Amino acid sequence: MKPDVYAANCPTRQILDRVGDKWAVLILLLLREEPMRFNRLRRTIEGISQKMLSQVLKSLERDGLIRRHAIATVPVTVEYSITQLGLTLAGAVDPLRDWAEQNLKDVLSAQRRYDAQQKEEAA
Amino acid sequence: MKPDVYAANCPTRQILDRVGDKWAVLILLLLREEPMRFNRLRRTIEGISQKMLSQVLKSLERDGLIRRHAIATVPVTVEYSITQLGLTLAGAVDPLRDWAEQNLKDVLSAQRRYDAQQKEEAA
DNA sequence: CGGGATCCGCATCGATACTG
DNA sequence: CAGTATCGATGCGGATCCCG
Repeated sequence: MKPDVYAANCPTRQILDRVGDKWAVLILLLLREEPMRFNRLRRTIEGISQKMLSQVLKSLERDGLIRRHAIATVPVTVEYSITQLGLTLAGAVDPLRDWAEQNLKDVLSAQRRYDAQQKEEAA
Repeated sequence: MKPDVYAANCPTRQILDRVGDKWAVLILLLLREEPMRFNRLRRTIEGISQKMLSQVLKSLERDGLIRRHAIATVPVTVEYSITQLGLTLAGAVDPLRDWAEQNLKDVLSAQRRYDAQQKEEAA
């Protein structure tokens, strides 16, 4: 492993921050399925505020991961779609999603074991 | 893709939160290299407070991703190591790290383009 | 429809001091 | 050495209102 992976400003850290963003990856995976408009995204993703949505969309666009396409209708229509770069990032996230689905049960049972252990020691 | 990937409590979301944790993955990758003791980790990871370190270590242990081994010396010696489960998670993170190293340049240049565009439109 | 601007509470995190 | 406890700043994110 590259030594600077543990430094504060290594590439991995920056990307991990992106991926770690509560909504960014979710949006990326959604847009990989199909292009979508603002309010459709808003409705599809439970619990996101429009402030967060517009903020995350903007930063994803800034990173070149998604593209914003405004059509001058009245009222205005805006469609978001994933870029080639975004597509490759989404692909790199897939193993993580697979891992999650396969191993969540193990994680949860580990948590239960840990909590029971702690409780026992407290007594 | 599974439909519930966009719900608030899907497995992926939970794991993504873990991975998104600023320090958790870093620690995981470090412990994959070799087992380490508390202060060694603290020194190796720049900028982490001991509060955060102990907190993240505890939650990683709770999830069954790392193991804590205390040796009754004076003063006490504690060694942390990665588990089998943690090893597989670290493996799932690798594609992401590779992506980061390969594509960070593209992301940065996209950001510069975006910022220049914004500045121009403001004028 | 697709956002921007503002206000504000709450959780997160760092710094410091202390302990077995 | 390996943490825990407490305090205090700050900034993220939700709620609300408004606009082109």
